Parts: sequence; structure tokens; C-alpha cells
Amino acid sequence: MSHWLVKSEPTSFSYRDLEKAPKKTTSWEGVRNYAARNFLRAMRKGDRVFFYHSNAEPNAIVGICEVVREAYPDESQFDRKSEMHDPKSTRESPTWSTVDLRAVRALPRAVTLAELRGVAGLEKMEILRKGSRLSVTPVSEEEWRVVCALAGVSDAVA
DNA sequence: GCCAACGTTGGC
DNA sequence: GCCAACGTTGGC
Repeated sequence: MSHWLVKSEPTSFSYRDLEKAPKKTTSWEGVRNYAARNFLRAMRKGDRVFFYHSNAEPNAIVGICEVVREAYPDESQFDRKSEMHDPKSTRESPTWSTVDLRAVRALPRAVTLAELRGVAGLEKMEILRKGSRLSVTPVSEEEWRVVCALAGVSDAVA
């Protein structure tokens, strides 16, 4: 099982919004970056995913969600009225993918970006890289364990 | 194929 | 609000 991290601006879609969604599930539409898309496509049902609030006060990992449906075409790319519309994309060969994510649990303690900096074991974590902009990134097993420990979540339930 | 210009992301 | 990082676009 792999682990991942997705970013969202809480003013547009927060972890709380995911918890309030029907079945606590949403389609992670709108990814328009090839590297991030490729990570979406590599996600497998059951993979656990950190939910990170960017452009937030504070910026922090706030929850855990789970992949409940593997990659499928992102409908918004075909919608001419959507800001996410991609005229280059066709039904025959869709460019952009989405997955379904379901809220598992809010972290007992949100772990802020400031707190993550300097923590042993997280030196290579993508989100800590200067200028990091990828909205979907893989998280190593060690990074997952370290962050869970900081958040007060035991591995057994993560 | 190169690269400058431009737009966006996102931390601070 | 500023600005660094980075992806994309388009001229050549």
C-alpha cells in the first residue's frame, strides 16, 4: 500500500467539507499538472492520503483520507462551461484523471508546515521543498509514520 | 529544439 | 502584497 498527500485551499475545499460530503467522499477533480496526474493514476484503492491545507492559517496536514475509486476520466475537462475545460481533451483519449477520496479521520492534532520543518526523517518530503507546487505527491513509509506520530495517530488506525 | 515571456502556486 | 519556483506557450 502506498501513501500520498493532496493539497487543497480550505477556502475552496477543506477537510471539513470532505467530512460533510455525501459518503464523506469526493471526486478529486481539477488536477491539471502532468506529474500530479501521474501520481493520481498510480493510486490504488485503499491507499491512505494526507489532506493538506495550503494558503491557509496555518498551513497544515489536517486529516487522513482513503482512495475509494482508482483513476477515471475527470468530467470537468469535457465541460465547456467549466474553468477546468480542456479543449485539447477528447472522450476517446482523456488527458486528465481523477480519483475518489473518502475522509477517514481528522488528525487529533493538525501538523503545521512550520512544525514539519526540521523534523528528522522528513528531509526529503516534497511539501517541504522550497517552491514545491505539486498538488499530489507520494509520501514514503517513514514520512507517513513520522507525521502520524506527530499528529497523535497510531499506525494501527492510520 | 531552445528559450524568453508569461501565468500560477503558495509560502512568507 | 511580494516574490521565488516552476509549468506552459509560442516565436524563432
